[in-house]
Amino acid sequence: MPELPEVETTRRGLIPTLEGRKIVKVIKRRDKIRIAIPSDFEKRIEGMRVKSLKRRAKYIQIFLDSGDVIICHLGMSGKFVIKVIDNEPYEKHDHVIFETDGGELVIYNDPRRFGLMTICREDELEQHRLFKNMAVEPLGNEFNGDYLYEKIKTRKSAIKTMLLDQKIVVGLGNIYVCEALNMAKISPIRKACDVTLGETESLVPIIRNVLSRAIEAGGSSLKDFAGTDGELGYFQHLFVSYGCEGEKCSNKECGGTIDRINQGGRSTFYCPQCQK
DNA sequence: ATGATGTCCTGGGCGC
DNA sequence: TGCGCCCAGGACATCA
Repeated sequence: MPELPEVETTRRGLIPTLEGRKIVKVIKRRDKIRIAIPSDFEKRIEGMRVKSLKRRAKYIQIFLDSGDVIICHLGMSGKFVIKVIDNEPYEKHDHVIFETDGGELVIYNDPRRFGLMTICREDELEQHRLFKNMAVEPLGNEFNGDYLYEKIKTRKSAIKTMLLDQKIVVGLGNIYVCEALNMAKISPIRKACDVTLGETESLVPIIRNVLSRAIEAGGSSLKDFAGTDGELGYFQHLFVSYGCEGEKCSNKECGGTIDRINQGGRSTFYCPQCQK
């Protein structure tokens, strides 16, 4: 569920606690989440200072002054919880804990364990297997109507499936793809090669817009979060199609009803009336 | 290369 | 009340 906006919100929420801080202790409560956490993970982090936090696709990258980068992915149920140090027992799915010299704990909690936590050298980051084949950022300048059209014009898969492909564009997941296609009035089951240049040119700004507005909403949720015992990773956000089966399509003068179908084992929500 | 399908994992919701 | 079943889905593996 955490897609680009949730990951970006999480990154921003972690900055006040981590940036400029020294990580004094790392506790690994299991050896693997989705993949193994390196055996030297704790040793490489303890005593190091956090230079900055960046995001690439749905990954958070924590840059250390040692030249290492911690790489985190929230999977679908991962979140960070910030707590002051106390003697409370850890929660059931607290997998990795970072203690800072500011007296705070940054806890990675992930019930379904689809997330990922690893570390690599900063100068090897771009060539890391997780990042080297990754497509452009949806909010970056390279992502435009021409680019998307060129990427999909020969592809026979459904446009929805293509937008979920991180080699086409990164950061999108099931929710925001449904939202963007509904607003663009493009059917999720259309073959990607049948989508016209004109349509990709209108779709791209819609994708940017839906992501930007979600990041903004996440920013608002961070204000409420500050100083509380809250969790980073999710925030309340209203969707116009996702999860809205049976409800009226929100496109002006449409009058259709949101339907739910299955594509590749995933739910798709769309309006058969206006999404053609 | 592409596309279709299976896999990982747990909690929550449902039917009986 | 409790049991079994199915679903949620990001990214990757594996197959044709």
